[in-house]
Amino acid sequence: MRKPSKPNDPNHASFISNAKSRFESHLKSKGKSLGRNDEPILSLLLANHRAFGAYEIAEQLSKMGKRVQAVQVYRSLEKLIEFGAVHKLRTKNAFVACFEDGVCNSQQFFICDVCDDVSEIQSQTLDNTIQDAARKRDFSVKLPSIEILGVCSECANT
Amino acid sequence: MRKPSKPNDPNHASFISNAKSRFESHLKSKGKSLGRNDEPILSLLLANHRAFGAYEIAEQLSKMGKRVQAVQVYRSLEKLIEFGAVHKLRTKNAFVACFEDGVCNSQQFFICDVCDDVSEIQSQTLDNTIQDAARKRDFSVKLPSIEILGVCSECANT
DNA sequence: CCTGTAATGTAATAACATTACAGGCTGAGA
DNA sequence: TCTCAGCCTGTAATGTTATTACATTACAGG
Repeated sequence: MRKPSKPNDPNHASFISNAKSRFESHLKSKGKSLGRNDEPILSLLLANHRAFGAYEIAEQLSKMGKRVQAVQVYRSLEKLIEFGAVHKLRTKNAFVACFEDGVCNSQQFFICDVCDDVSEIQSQTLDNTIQDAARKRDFSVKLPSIEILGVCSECANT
Repeated sequence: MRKPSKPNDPNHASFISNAKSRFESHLKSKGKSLGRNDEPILSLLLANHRAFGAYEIAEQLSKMGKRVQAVQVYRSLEKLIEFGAVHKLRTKNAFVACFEDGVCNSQQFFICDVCDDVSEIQSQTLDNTIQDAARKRDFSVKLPSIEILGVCSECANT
C-alpha cells in the first residue's frame, strides 16, 4: 500500500508542485483559471496534514501578509473541492488537502482526536461494502462520506 | 433483515413508548430525569423519518404551543444523543431519531437527497471492514460516522 | 427550612457559511 | 484594436448553526 505524501516526505515538494499544476490545467480545461487566492490556500493545506477551518485559513493567510476574508476562502475552496484537491470534513467543519496522487474520488478519513492529524484512505473493500449495502436497499449512491474519529497510533503511544 | 420502525408501521406507537421509557430509565440510572423539553423533542423526531435542524425543532415545537429556543433544543439533543435515542447527521447539520430497537452504537446512514428520508443501517460487515482498515494503521476507532448521500428507491422510481 | 443538583429561560455571542453588489482583468471574436 | 462576456476580486451584510453566560425555578434529601 502506497502511503500518501506527507510534509516530511523527501519528495513532498515535487508532489506539491504536481498537485498545483494538475489543478491549474483542470481549471483551464473548464474555462477557468488559477485565481490569486487559490494558490496560497492550496499551499497552506498541502503544507499541513491536518484540517483547517475556513476562518482559520483566512487568518493564517492574513498573518502572512495576504489579507483575505472568509468568503474568498470559501470561493477558492469550492473550486479546489470540485477538482478533488481538497476535501471537506463534515465532522469538523474543516478542510484538508488531498494527498493522493492523481484524481481522488473517495472520501474515507481517519481523524485523530488528539493531534488532529487526518489520514485519507482509499479502501476498495470499504467502497464495495457500501455499494453492496446500497444495492440491497436499492439506493443509488452519490456522495459517500466516511469519517472515522479516534486516536492515531502516534498519539496512542505517548 | 428487520426493517426499522417507521411512522406508518402498525406497531409504531408501541415502539415510540418503548423508546421513551428506555430513555427515561437510562436517565434515572444516571441520576437524571426526563426534562420538560426532552419528551416533545423526542416525540417530534420519532414521528418523522427525516432529520430536523435544531432551529427547525424549536420552531415546530413553538408552533405547537411549546415555546423553546435553540439552546434548549441543543441541551435536550445532547442527552438524547448521548443515550443513543437520536443521531446527528454531520452532512446535514441535523438530527434524526434512532429507529433501531435497543441500544444503538453504530452510525451508518443512507440519506436521500430528494425526499430527505434517512435510513439507518447496522451492517456488521461495514463495521468489520472499518475495524480492519483501522487495525492496519493502528488507529483506535472512537466514533465512526458514515453518511451516504444519494437517492432512495422510492424517489428513483418516480 | 435549607441546600445542592438538575433543568429552565433569556440574552448575547461565537463559529460557520452564503448572498449581494460593484469593480477589475482577460481573452475570444468582431 | 475594440469590446463584451465571463471570471475573479474585495467588501459588506446577512443567514445559519452552535455555544456561553447568567439568573431563575423545581425538587429531593438532610
